[in-house]
Amino acid sequence: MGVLPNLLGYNVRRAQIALWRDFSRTVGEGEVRPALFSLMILVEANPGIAQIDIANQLDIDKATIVGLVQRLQKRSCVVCRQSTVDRRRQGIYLTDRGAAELRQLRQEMLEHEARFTRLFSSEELAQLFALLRRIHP
Amino acid sequence: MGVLPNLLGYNVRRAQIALWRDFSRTVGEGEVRPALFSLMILVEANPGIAQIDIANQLDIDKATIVGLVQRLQKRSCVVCRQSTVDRRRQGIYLTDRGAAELRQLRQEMLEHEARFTRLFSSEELAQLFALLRRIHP
DNA sequence: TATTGTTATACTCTATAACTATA
DNA sequence: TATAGTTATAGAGTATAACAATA
Repeated sequence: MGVLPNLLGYNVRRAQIALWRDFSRTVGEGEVRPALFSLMILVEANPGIAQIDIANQLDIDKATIVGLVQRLQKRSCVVCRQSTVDRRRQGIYLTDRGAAELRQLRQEMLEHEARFTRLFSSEELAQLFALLRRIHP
Repeated sequence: MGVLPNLLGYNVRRAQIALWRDFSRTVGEGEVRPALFSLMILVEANPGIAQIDIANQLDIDKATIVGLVQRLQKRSCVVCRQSTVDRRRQGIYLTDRGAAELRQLRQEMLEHEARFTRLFSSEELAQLFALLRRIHP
């Protein structure tokens, strides 16, 4: 088949597609994908976080965040409240419904994770994490 | 920042985005991305390969291949010739121009790869490959 | 009946550029 | 001037469903 299997980028991409597929088919009834899930996790852990902070933490452009937040607003999972100290900022908060949904999502996500992490010993997993983090410092 | 950095899926996704960005900015003047590149590599290594075989090797749906092949046809990088033994099949071949373009692309891709592989010792790299392959068997 | 290629359609995620309101 | 959010637009890559031609 050639050189492809010996390329780092190819192997990471294939792994990512495999994970994405399993996630899509098992988490959130196919309506929530990794990016949206990450955003919910972030909002839960940082109530009132602003879009710009999300963009920086996830290392993606702030314009990309807008659409994700709007999708969560439409699902009534988050609300935005303008900051009183800096009116440019809008704090994002999980709603009760969002929190409930996230509980379910987290459960499904953990089962999804487990289907892959159980392929590794804990030493191997720690090693894999360390190596991947060197790629996205 | 919470639980995200301890998730396998999150780390693979972040690594993939980092690799994708570097690839986009350094290979093929931003006009060729990993999927198209993979397809060219596959066609070069298997002259006359059919779309269905590409789909199987890359583990993506055959409908997805159509658009990629058409883009390469428009760039005059590949040609399709109907098989004489099974007229449903269309063998895909790299043109001279495609081969020349691929030589340039491969050089840029190797430099791109090197920017990441040099973050690891050869043992670490072998380990990383082995671990990633367990995720996409 | 099954397979190959195709079309149509839709979705996620990302990006850039330019704008508004605010600081 | 700089920052936060937004809008508009674009593009890659994936998927499903249905179809024609061929086997």
